[in-house]
Amino acid sequence: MPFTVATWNINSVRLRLDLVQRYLGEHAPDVLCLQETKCPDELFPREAFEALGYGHVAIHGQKGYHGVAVISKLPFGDVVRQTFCGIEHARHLSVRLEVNGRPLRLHNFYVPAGGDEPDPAINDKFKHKLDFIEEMRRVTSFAEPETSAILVGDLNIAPYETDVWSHKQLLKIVSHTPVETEGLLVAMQDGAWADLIRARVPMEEKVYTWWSYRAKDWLAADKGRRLDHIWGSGDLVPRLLGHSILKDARGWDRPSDHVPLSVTLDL
DNA sequence: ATGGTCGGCTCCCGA
Repeated sequence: MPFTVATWNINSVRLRLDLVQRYLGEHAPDVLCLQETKCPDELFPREAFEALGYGHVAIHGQKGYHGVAVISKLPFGDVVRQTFCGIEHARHLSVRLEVNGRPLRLHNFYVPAGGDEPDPAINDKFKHKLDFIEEMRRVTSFAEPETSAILVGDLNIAPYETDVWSHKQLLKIVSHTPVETEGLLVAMQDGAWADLIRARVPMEEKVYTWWSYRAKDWLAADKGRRLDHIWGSGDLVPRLLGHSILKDARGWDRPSDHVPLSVTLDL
């Protein structure tokens, strides 16, 4: 049975509720993970998703900043909201669900962006980002026995050369510096995660999920980066049926600067 | 050429 999990940095779930509704209506993933909801839990538009058949919603929000949510057609349990680096930011949420009898742990992450200056000695936000991905190494795909695992989210790092529009021009730009890309790949290796999008897209092919608001013509310039990711435990790789990166959504009215992406698995 | 544009209990900060 095909199971589709999607992830989208929505940059305010209340402002862009119509876009989320459109995405769910047109693409109907089984589970959608949101980041940057920027919404206190008591104001989260839960009912709007329930009305669309997404009766199971978990949120980890805070006022004004960050915030993650899991919106699901399928029931889930064992909701965990982890904090990282001892900092009380709403950047993680995980749930346990069962798809056709197969237990599945799903992690939803919003990794700190890291500011502009890629030097942890002078930029606390960059230090926080490096510490955060260091701590992510302990989030593994094999943590629970007999349980498959998926990790999605805005990881704010484009690890490979073909994950950015210009590798050379971005080497000193936060999101593509070697200390970040190497750190993220170590976290992926330590957790025995497989990059499910790169399992579908040849490494030679450029893939982006984010285009800056600042470009005057984002589509013509096409200076994107692959900041959003879907990782899975190794057992899921042979079960991959398809993937989608909805670049069109960047051109929707009042868009997020990130687009939704998903994988479909045969579970 | 070091800009530019978003969103949020907004006149700055984080992205």
